[in-house]
Amino acid sequence: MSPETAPLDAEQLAAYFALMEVSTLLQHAVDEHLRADGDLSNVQFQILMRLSGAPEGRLRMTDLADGVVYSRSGLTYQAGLLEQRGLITRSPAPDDERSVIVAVTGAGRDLIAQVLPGHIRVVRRMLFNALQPGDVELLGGVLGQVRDHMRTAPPRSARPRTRRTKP
Amino acid sequence: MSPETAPLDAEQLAAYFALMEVSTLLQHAVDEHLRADGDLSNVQFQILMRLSGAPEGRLRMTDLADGVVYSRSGLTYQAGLLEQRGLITRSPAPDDERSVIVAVTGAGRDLIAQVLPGHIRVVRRMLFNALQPGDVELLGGVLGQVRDHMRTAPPRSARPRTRRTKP
DNA sequence: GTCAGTTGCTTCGAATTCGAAGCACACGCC
DNA sequence: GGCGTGTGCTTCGAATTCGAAGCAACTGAC
Repeated sequence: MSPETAPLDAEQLAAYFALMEVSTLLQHAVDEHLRADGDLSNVQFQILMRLSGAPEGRLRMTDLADGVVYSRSGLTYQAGLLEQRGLITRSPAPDDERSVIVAVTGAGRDLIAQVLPGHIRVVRRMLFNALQPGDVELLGGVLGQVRDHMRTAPPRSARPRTRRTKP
Repeated sequence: MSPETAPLDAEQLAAYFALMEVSTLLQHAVDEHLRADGDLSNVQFQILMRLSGAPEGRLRMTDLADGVVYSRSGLTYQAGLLEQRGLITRSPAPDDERSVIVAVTGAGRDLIAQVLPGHIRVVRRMLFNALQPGDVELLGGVLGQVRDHMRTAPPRSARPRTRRTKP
């Protein structure tokens, strides 16, 4: 049996399962609150947050999609919903006619400000209340490394397509 | 500002975001491989894994749904698919006429055995290759605590319903 | 220039997901 | 027993999700 496919030991399995379980439970709790508090889905919230944190509050569609780890077509759909509600705007990029620049509006920022306290409350209750002091830095450090490692792989937008050479 | 809604500090935010980002990226990578390797979705894989690990390879629908953190109706749908493919069986519980007992079949166990090596390879590459020795126990320990904390909250199946008192 | 291949986004169709509503059984309390 | 409430699962309808295919603009090689 190659070391690549050797079964994970008990510690590894436990860590892997705990990670997936925790994230799923947290996501559901957060989802529910966002829905009740500001009629936002988790993805919509993440989109607004990413935009809020970006310089000028604007990003290209593809970069946004890679950022929130979402399919491009899915992002088009969500962006459409958010635009209808006046929380973001879409406009063509000046330098590349194909690109679309997404930007948060004032209403978008207001909505974030409105739902953020409740969001934080949920995260605190679910996640941080279970952590000992010091665990936070630890968890953040380790997971940060993992994220950086994962992000070195090419993002979803860089998947090859167009195999039209065989008609 | 109450301490409940005080903004999360930088360490906390970093840890929270890293957690969600890592789990999403990992889930997508795993999903893709399971689909290619055994035509299974992530949920279907988890269902089969839970059943494989359960005594006698059987569980009640509700317990299974709570275990994999999934809606009941969603589980009914997925169970239907898995049953069609002969990977599980559904049968009424002997002691409670309402309950349905789900059980893995031999084919189900075979399929798990077939996709597990590839699954492990992905998890190892994405997650464990980025961890220093010792980080695994650490991560598992902390996340295990968090999971136990989250699991003390009532599961999805225990949500109140039936508000028929106001016709 | 121009032509083939690439990249950015949207449209499209199919599959999945969820909560609410529905159905049937179980369990109490009288 | 009989009735009201609770529980276990499925059905139903609506919303979301994804990849493939499509369209338009860009890029590089020649």
